[in-house]
Amino acid sequence: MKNVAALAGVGIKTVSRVINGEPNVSAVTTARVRAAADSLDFHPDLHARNLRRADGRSSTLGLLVGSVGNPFSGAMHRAIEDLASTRGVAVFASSLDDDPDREEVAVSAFLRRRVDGLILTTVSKSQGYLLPELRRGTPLVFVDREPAGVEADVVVSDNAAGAAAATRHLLSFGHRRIAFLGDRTDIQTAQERRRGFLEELGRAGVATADIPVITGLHDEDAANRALIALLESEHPPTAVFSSQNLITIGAVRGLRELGLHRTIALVGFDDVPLADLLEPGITVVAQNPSEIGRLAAERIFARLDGDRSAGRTYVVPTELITRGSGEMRPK
Amino acid sequence: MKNVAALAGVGIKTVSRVINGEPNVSAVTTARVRAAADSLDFHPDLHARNLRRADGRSSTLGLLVGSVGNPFSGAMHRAIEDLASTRGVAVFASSLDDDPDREEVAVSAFLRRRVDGLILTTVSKSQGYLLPELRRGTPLVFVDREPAGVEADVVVSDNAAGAAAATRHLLSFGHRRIAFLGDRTDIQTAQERRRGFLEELGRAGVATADIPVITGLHDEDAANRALIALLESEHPPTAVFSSQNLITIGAVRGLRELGLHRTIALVGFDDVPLADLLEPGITVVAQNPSEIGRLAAERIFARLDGDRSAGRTYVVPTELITRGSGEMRPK
DNA sequence: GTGAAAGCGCTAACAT
DNA sequence: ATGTTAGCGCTTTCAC
Repeated sequence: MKNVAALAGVGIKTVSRVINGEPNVSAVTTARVRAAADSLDFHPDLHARNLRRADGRSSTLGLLVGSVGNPFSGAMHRAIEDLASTRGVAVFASSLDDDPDREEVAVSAFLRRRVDGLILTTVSKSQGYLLPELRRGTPLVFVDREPAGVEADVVVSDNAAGAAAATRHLLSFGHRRIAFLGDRTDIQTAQERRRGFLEELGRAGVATADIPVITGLHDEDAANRALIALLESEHPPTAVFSSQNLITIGAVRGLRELGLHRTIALVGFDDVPLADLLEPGITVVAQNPSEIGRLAAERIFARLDGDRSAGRTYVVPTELITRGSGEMRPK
Repeated sequence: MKNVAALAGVGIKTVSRVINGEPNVSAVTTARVRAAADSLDFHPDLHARNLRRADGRSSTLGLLVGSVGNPFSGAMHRAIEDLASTRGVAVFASSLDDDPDREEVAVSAFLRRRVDGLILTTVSKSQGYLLPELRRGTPLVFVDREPAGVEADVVVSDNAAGAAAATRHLLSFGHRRIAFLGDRTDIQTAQERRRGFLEELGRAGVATADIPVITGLHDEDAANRALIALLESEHPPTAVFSSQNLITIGAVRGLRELGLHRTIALVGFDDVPLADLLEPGITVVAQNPSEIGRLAAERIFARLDGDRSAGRTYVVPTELITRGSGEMRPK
């Protein structure tokens, strides 16, 4: 900027005014400064600006997700970026792989970069470590998983209700022995889905005592093996509710391997790519990651714009999409 | 930092030393400073540090992709993050949607934030606008698409060779009338794939004059309609090479709609999720987005570490994965 | 309409 | 082993 000022033959403050579109600069000076800036290929340093500025905003957001490589995170990320970019805000993203240590490291990395807000899929047991930052006024939105011990905005899918809807769907086709394939129980959304499943069975008057509820499945392979073991057991289920993406895919593979994909009903939680092209198509309770991302970003910006209301939980509805696998009656 | 110094009863430089792990601070002082920093929940400001530091590194990378929501970009992004995080470097990502205007805006946004390097899937006609920045020493790596008019590192898939392999595969099953379904011809990778396809036909002595080569398809729907029109024409092809992800999916839908998915052979470029669970499974030439991302990040860091060698093009091999759809003979 | 000086949070270079 | 001063690139404040 000093160089631009020198080249244009004006004071440094005048360059600042032109770059920031402030008033009180004559048209000729503006043109001279513009020309000088262009010829030097000048890009103003946003960090230096941020250092001195009254509001201290870095025009930067931090996003913490399971993995930037997974489609759910990607869709959320995209929705956040779309809103952020209209405000000239850039988005940092970091993958946690369900590792609480990585969460703390990543949060700290973002705070050192003075992000204006943080959107996170938390994986820690407790989020108390974020309290000082919250008090400092950094907007914080939890997505996909609810925090413990922190009052903040939260955006989640309707996990229990979605799971209940899936269960009701299977019940309506006459199934009574429905297996539940679940993720690790320390994951909060996994608990909610299990709760929704069991409560719906309760409402329907199905004794849950001999219902196979398997948890702790965290990848395709584990789900695949668990389902196969179940189907080869004494009392195999007539239907399966797979409560997560990868579990659903593992379950589909399991059913294929045993040639039971047209016999055993399956409903999954969370949509799966190309699910409609399989035979049968996979019936799922779809989440809406774009809407979750959009809402989260909206909350961040509302807070930055001065909203001081108490933290709220926003529940994004899920949608049952029937494609065939969930509409088979018990043999 | 001033506050920490005051609380610990030491000079500000001593705090700086402790925070940065510099030597020549006594154990007791270190402990006092640490305690003060913790109690104030102090996070050093990386931007302020960057402003003064000799190397002027922001520990930040900019990534420009088609969309952070698509799986190819996601996998690349993840690989880049994995390497970057080992160096404490955070990654900004931005989606371009094949819009050159967005490219310039996004690049400028990242330069203003003084990223240490830029990894980009360029969509502009010419990348000359990046020359000043290159000369300034900012490492630049082009991924997935080769630039024009800029000498820099480039990491791409083996587009022509992959397309040739797919074509050879179909030829080996006796197909002679193979349709080509291609993306917009202004996209460089699309051109390469078409070239590989046609050259392989040439090598096999197949007259390309009456081979249906359709380009300008950019989404599922367009591909779907184009293929259906082709199959209902006078001389339908016996096999199809779909040269991109979405085109492949559109083509599969088209074949299904006409009930020809077990009759017309299909090989796609770029892998498709769950392709192995379809019936028949979709044979593809798979790219390796993780490896592309890893290599790109590696090049950036090599440059930052002082590598001054001339820009090179790195070609990441593709892999033919046979799953059924490509192994059908002509009726 | 314009510019000079001070200061944002930190580190480099030099004291002590 | 520790502290002081200047200055990174910008904005704020205030003077012209």
